[in-house]
Amino acid sequence: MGITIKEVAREAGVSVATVSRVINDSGPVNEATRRRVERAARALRYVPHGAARSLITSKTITLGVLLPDLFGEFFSEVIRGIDQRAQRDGYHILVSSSHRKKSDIEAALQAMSGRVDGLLVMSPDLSIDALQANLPEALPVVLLNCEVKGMQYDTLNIDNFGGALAMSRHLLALGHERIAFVRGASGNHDADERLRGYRVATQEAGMWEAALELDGDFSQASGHEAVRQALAMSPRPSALFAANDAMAIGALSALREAGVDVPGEVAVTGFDDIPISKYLSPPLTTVRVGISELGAQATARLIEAVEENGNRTKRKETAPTHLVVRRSCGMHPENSP
Amino acid sequence: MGITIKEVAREAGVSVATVSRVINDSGPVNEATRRRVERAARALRYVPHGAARSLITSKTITLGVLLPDLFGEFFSEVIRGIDQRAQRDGYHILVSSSHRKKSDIEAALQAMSGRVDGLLVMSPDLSIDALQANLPEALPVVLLNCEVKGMQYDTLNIDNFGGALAMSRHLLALGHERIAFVRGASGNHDADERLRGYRVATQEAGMWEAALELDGDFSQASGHEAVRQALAMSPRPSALFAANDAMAIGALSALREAGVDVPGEVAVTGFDDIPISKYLSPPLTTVRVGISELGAQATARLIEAVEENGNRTKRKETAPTHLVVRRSCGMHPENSP
DNA sequence: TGATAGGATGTAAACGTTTACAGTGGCTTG
DNA sequence: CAAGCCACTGTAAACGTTTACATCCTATCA
Repeated sequence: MGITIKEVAREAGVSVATVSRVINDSGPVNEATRRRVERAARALRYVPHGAARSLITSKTITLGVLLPDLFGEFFSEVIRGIDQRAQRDGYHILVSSSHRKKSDIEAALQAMSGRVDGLLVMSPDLSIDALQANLPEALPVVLLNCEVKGMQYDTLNIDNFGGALAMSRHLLALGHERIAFVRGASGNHDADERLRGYRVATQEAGMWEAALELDGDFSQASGHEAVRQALAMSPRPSALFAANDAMAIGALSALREAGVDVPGEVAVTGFDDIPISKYLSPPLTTVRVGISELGAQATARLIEAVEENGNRTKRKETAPTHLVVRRSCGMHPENSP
Repeated sequence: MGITIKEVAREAGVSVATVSRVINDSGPVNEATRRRVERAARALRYVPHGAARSLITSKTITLGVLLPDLFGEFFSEVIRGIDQRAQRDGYHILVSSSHRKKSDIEAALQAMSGRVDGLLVMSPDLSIDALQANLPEALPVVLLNCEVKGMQYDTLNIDNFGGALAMSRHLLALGHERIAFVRGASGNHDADERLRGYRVATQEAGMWEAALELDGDFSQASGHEAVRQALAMSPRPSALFAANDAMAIGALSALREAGVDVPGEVAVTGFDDIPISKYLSPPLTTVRVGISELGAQATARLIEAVEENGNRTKRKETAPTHLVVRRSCGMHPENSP
């Protein structure tokens, strides 16, 4: 349908090889000829046919991104980071989101196969067995925020454990003795690690108690519900650490409905530091995760893997998190470390 | 690098044509042969080479999605809608986001050209002149939430005007006489239309006043700032309508800091109905926009345009919005229409 | 029995590039 | 002046598919 290199060649009075050399700036070409070709290409609005190019070079300059069924800001941020980094190096991104079931993932994998030079997989819910089976083994892969088994894949994780540990210790340092924890979605890697951080810190201090762990699934609604349970306990917990900000927001709303003062009667903290956290009342103490940086870093790794096709050694990396202290924990931010 | 159709053919003891017929289920093939081919393909883990396919069929089964520099939930939601709809029909999506400048768009357009069967463009900030110049004129395009000029493109817009009109009238009906409005980002189509709805409603009621329009840019921070100005006015407005929820959240936080009761002293409303709105305190009265449905609908239109390649007549459509009444406007939700 | 139809399969051209290789011609060098 | 080099350009093969066309075979029908 479109203009082909042949027509440009004819228009410019040269061979297709020369046009190709001009377009890709490969091989020597006389200055006058180059200008003639460029003019012809522009006049005809020539755009190289991507598929034909890919066929011969066996490069697609496209990165596949496989995402779970992600809601809210997290999704946007991670994509932003990925896309910006990819654009910088001239890569496109082919995204496929909303995968819950194993069969979904397999289908998506199949479909992407052959259309991408590398794959970025984020799937905190699923194990990666499904990958093994459905992937051309030559395809570079970077795992983002997945549970890792061996050293067969490059992986990048958030320091969920460290962040939860720091937050729990922070609350303990403030003198809280009964700290309730609202768990994230079950089977989710992030959720598990955050829980682990909470447990280690509270057990260390001798303050752990099974009843203080409440169910949640990362949704605002589940945070709301968890508060109902927490308020029914006696003695009532003096602090509530939600495994993400969305649940902390739900908790805050439930506490207000119940007429419980935050942080006066109960301290509340979250995890993620989504942009609104700062504007809640009281502003939420939480753990900051550089989400878009995470995406960008993973992408950088993937591009690296794609370009130096040699057998790089796989690496596991962890992106740092840090505590951001606002009012909801009861501490005056100015006193924050 | 991978397994080709030839190797499958050899393995199965047939010609490549037969393998192709089996893979695509085109043309007749004996049942026994079919099974032999399928077995061979599975054994070799054969995956057709996408580029080669595209080259010959001149279809990429990929849709390009061009997005502005979008933050927050809006982005996620629209992508979710697009991706789910695209997956349903077997299309991939190639996304390119974070475009502010005209040159960015042009570059992205060039890059996508030839790699997609159709293009979904969302760019409320920019005019579409840039499109005209850089697009293969044969490429189907659907404009999402863009300012429209003629009838040369299919377009899909949110009923920003209607929503803002309804919200303004709602506040007027509650007896508010001084309703401040926090504008969205300047030059943004959505922002303009929402402002227009506010103006028409207030002027209709004889309550419009230039000073009641406050600057904003859709960010929480700008909502926060707008409140400072609103509180300095005298008489003070009794209601504040922010052009989106993020600004309403910023406003809520500033009002609380200033010790102003919502909705007792000032009613606050937003626009978008992002998921957290329900969990704010007080829960936010806002205008609901089916964001992911919007994305899905636009995608459906694009696929339609791609598949029946004939010269369809372009359509302009508007997605409805509706008022969702919660506590922040002072009206008890149960009384809502 | 011979003609005919049509199911099953194979052959080879085409899609639009890139690139190895083979020329050209002009210039330098011995 | 021959030889060699270099900058420039063209020719044609290759990439992995799909598909029009040709071929073969078997079954049906007059």
